[in-house]
Amino acid sequence: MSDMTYVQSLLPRIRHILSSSDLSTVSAKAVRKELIRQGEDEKKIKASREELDEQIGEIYEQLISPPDDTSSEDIPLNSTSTPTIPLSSQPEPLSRKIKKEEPPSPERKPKIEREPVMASGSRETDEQMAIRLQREFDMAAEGRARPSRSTATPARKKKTIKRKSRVRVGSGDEGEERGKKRRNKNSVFNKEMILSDSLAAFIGEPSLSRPQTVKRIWDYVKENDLQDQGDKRYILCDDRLKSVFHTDRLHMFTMNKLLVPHFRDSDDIIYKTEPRPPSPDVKPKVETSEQKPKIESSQVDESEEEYDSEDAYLYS
DNA sequence: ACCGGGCCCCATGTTCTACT
DNA sequence: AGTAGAACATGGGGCCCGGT
Repeated sequence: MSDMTYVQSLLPRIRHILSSSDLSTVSAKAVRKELIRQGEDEKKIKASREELDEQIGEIYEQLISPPDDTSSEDIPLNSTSTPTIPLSSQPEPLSRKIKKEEPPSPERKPKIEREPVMASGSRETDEQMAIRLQREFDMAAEGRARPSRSTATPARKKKTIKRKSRVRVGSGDEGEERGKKRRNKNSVFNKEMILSDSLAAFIGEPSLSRPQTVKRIWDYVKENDLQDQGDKRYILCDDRLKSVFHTDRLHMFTMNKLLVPHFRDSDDIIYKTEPRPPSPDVKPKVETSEQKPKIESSQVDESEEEYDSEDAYLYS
């Protein structure tokens, strides 16, 4: 009982911590740590961990699920001072950690990049913060009508699901919501990389993000009609492309691979090339699953040949 | 009981093909 | 007709399991 009292006394601070944290990434553990950091007795915290986690979870859920869902209408992203968070939503991690039995949502939630937990910089009042966050959570919750997080399988996603990244599934708020958050996703993928001389010359810019580079290349391919008519997944390299890829023909899947040596992290001094050795561990799943099976019997020989030479280049 | 390590998944961007 | 999955890069976060 005394624990209850102790935990209860921490509720305001827990709420405050959660409010000032990124709910998409915060965890019960993080909250506990923060409490300790703020001077709470570590032993007491640990002693009442279970209760504490439970309370954290409750507050957390309160924050992410606004009382009235009538506002699920549609909040114009560009209106008001809506935060830059993607509607990602499903601030799930916390609840997961807190209640192990309670399975995660069927989908893994994207990580949202926001200000770091415990941003001690500009301080809003609790109230302001609560309002602001409430708005965010509102939006976040909007797209995810998750029935119940208490059902479902605790098991993490199976491998078989593989990547479901793009999922356009335009049918349903989920798909839409996903699309939005995807766009907002600003991860290392969009990080601008310094291009090698040859690639920079080809693109016309010294640095570009990986996806953008690929896009530019495809633009060029289309403009110049460089796709193999027999199999449009292949790109026929003209002189300019050859100067970059050093091959006459390449599969679109391998384009990224071939681009790797051309990308350099701004922090790095050396190109990240390191042509990867044909590691024996590497499972040939790619080749078997994708390239070969779908090839028409009449093309088999030729295609295999092409791929062979391609791989030869890759691993040379 | 708690902590830490390791594994797995997902994010973007592209196009095409196979399947439903 | 529409959708999912195929490769590929990197980094971070979540979860599970084992060790202390």
